[in-house]
Amino acid sequence: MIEAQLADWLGVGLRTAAPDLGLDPDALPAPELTATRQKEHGDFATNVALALAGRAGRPPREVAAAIVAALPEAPFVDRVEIAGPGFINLFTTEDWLHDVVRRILAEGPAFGRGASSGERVQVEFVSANPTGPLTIGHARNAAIGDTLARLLAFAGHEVEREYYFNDAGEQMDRFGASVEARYLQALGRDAPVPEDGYHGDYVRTYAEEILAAEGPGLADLPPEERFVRLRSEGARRAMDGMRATLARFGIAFDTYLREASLEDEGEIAQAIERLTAAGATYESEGALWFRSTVHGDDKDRVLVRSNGRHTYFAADCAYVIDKFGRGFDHLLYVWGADHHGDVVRVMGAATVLGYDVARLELLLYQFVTFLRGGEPVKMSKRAGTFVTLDELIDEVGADAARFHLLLFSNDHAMNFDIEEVARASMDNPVYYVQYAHARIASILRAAAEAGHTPDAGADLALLTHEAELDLARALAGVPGVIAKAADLRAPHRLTHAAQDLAARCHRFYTESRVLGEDESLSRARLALAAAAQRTLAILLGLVGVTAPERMDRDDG
RNA sequence: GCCCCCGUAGCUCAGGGGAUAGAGCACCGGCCUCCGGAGCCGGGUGCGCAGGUUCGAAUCCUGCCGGGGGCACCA
Repeated sequence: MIEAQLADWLGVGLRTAAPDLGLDPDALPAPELTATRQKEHGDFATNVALALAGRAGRPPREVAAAIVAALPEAPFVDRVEIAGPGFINLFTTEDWLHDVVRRILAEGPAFGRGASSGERVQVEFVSANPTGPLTIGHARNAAIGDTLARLLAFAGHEVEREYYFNDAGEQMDRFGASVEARYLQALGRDAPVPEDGYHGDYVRTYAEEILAAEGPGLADLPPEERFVRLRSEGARRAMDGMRATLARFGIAFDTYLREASLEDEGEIAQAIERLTAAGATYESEGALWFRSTVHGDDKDRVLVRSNGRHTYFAADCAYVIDKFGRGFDHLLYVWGADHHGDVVRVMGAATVLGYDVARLELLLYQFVTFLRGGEPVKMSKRAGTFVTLDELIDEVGADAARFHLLLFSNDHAMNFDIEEVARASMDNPVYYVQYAHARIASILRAAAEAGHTPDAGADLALLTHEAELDLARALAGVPGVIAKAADLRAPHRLTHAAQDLAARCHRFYTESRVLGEDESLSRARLALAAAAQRTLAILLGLVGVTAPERMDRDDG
């Protein structure tokens, strides 16, 4: 990228000037380059002189002057100015923008993609228990997790998406008992759903499906066997349903890990042993505790309850071992803010277990309040009053839902008004972005009919209109934006960048007619238009939103 | 009480140490002989308060105020 080239170039000047400035040439920072906000400040600026003035014991502008005087000739740089308190401003020629357009046409979907890092990264997300359909309560997790996975893969990592589900705890028992009751009811027997069970209609549906598939025979199994069997048949159906919903949401997991398998493999017992061997546990009140207070927790946490069952936390510990045991270099968990209290103890356990906690990343996001016409949507999964993710997709569409969910920083609690997002109108940013893509697609179709295809050999120097240069500059900035979004785990930067780019596309469309009488100019603009369209498609792809060739136009 | 997140324009939010803090919505006014008007252009005295660090703070630190969430031998 141009910034890196210019930074290297400035580095040369800096090293050359260093001795005169009394600076050690081997202990210099790499100059940081930023795109400027104001035109008078050139295209890029660096603050190295300001940063080094203190060390050099000279006024920043003097330091800047020394660096500038030592700069070699450079391509792309038209003029260098020292400005303000000591910024070095670079005015570039447009050749590099032409290079960017050509590169996009050549690289297509790979534009901005990072070189392979060889790092194996696991992103674990959603991980809802299989006690029923996914609800809108899982939507933000799904959108963030999947887009982070896409971002990390784009950045060059080898990414695996994992879904962890707890199929062994007490919630599952309540669910199992509910399925069992509904199954027996379907056979005409009197079997009430437990008070603390799951009362949603979907449990009845699972029971009916089980009855249809397995027949009535399960009812007469020994009680314990019957319960276990119906619990697992129910869980399987819930899991299948979740998988189908996730597919509609554009998400496919590579692996599904059952908590029960950790237990079966003895990994939970092993984890407890390892923690105990490290002296990090003790017994009290009939339970086994982990000394999480050592790691900053406000109290110690139970691993094995006095009834002999392990806690979810114990399974978490085993899960950490399991994940690292599979050779991942980096583990990313996507957790709702309600889990923030768990972070300290899981990190603490990982430390005790001897893992590098820098490779263990527990990413939190704040909650979503779902509204309908301004009124909060109240939900209870156990009572069966909730909005499923499927219903959300039916009502607003997967594209609008994902885009909206990724509009805000992870750290920001957000609202999601279902009615508002469902409106396919001008105040819905996802359509604004998709429309920009479709509009360019329309130009490309018209051009193709006339026998023209986007061509990197066009004379791009003919792109002189401000709307064209502005668009090209935005395209050039996209790889940096994507890299930053990946680094900061900030998927919302993608939706913002997409909106920004779309705005420039629309302006370009309005102010700079692509198909015209001047053939050379048309070719140049067509190349730019195609480059913009492909870049938009990359951003939309990372967000998991489709990039349409056309849009229905009757409901705006 | 302890922990986490947030407080920026009328509203919803960007902005991860730099120069004159941005976008969408809403509101007002303009733009269609032409590639899709779900569009474009113009209209803006806002960083909760108080200290601190820094050449420079919306950004980092401390305290306070206000809002949201979490503090199980549930998951």
